[in-house]
Amino acid sequence: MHIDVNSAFLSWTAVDLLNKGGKYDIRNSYAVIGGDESKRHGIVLAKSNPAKKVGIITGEPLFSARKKCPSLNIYPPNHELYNDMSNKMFKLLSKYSPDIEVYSIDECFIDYTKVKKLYGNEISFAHKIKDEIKNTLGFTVNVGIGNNKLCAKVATDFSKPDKVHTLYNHEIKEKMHPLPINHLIGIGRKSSEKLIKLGINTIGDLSNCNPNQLSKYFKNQAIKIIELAKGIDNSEVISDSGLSKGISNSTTIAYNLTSKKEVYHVIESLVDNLATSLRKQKRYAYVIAIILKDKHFHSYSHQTKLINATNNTKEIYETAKKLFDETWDNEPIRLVGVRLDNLVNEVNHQISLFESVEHKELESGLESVVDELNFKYGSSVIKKASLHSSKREQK
DNA sequence: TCTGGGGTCCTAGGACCC
DNA sequence: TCTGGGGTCCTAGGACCC
Repeated sequence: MHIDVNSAFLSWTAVDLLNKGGKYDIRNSYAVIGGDESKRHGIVLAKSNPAKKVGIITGEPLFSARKKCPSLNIYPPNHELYNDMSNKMFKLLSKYSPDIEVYSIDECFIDYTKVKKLYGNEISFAHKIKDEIKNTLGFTVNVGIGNNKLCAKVATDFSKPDKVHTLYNHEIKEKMHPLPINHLIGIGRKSSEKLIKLGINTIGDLSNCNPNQLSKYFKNQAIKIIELAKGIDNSEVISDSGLSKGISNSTTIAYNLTSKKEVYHVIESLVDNLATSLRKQKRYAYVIAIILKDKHFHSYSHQTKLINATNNTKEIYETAKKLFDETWDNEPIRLVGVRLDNLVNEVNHQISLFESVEHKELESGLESVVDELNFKYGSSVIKKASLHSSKREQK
């Protein structure tokens, strides 16, 4: 069973506005959730059904969405609210099954086979939880049911909102094969274009392909995507998938950066966030990467693997700065990102000949005290002087 | 005032080892 | 009278998902 919130960010904002005494429901008007254009964050993050009907799509610039609908209402995102709504939904669902795989902020899978004895027929159960979410939390979801995760997820998208759909194995031919190729999970823009050029337009077309022929164009992926088209998927529902393999923090800056000093300031603040969250999870990173996007929208990255994993702000910052110096080609920069990868739960510190252990321990001790104070008294009682002054300069 | 941010997985090519 | 084969690890880039 796959559960997916209809237009999540927009629905959640709609509920919030109504709770605060708002008079009308933005789900029924030409509305989108969109970033701040003056900060160059101006894209559509979620759209209402009426907005969808005039051709507005997620990810497109607000500029172009407004051309399609001049009276469009744009609401800012509120990620704190979204996390809260998301948690409430997953908490509600956990009442029924501990085996929930959280797939994203607004989606999850439930292995219903494991609880079917308790709750009976899956279709009536799907209606029950769908309605319970609507009645207690105020937003609607779609529920898809299938013999595996792939089919359940494809079923969720059949028609929206507030619907339950099935895609059992015996329904694949009739319900899934006529769909255009890009409705298949795993076939994105690039692969659709390639397949359509080859005359493969529907999921059914792909399911009939000869893997040997297709491997000329898709290498090892050919077998995999033909299986998807046949509705074959053996992946398990994994509850508490828990810890991520890497974490990243990136930002598009309101204006292009042209000096090292400006970029260093951004890197410092990105690293500060990342290292704090790594320490909160008591984890350490082996790989540090810097990601840049220039004014032509060209992205590039540079990474390094450390001898010893770390969650020390200063060490990560110095490394990220060095990576930046090594890779920057002097083109004005639009986006700066830092990524920490190969995360581990503990470190076996290998002491190099030249470093002082005492100094390291002192430093990480200081950082945990700062983390604790920030946690106790609000997120930024204690900040680096450099971060503080950079904010003032901007004002 | 055109184009976000956070993830996962795969591939190609190079370095290195035996 | 020139240059194998198999394997691992690492990096950069890209496709895809939300």
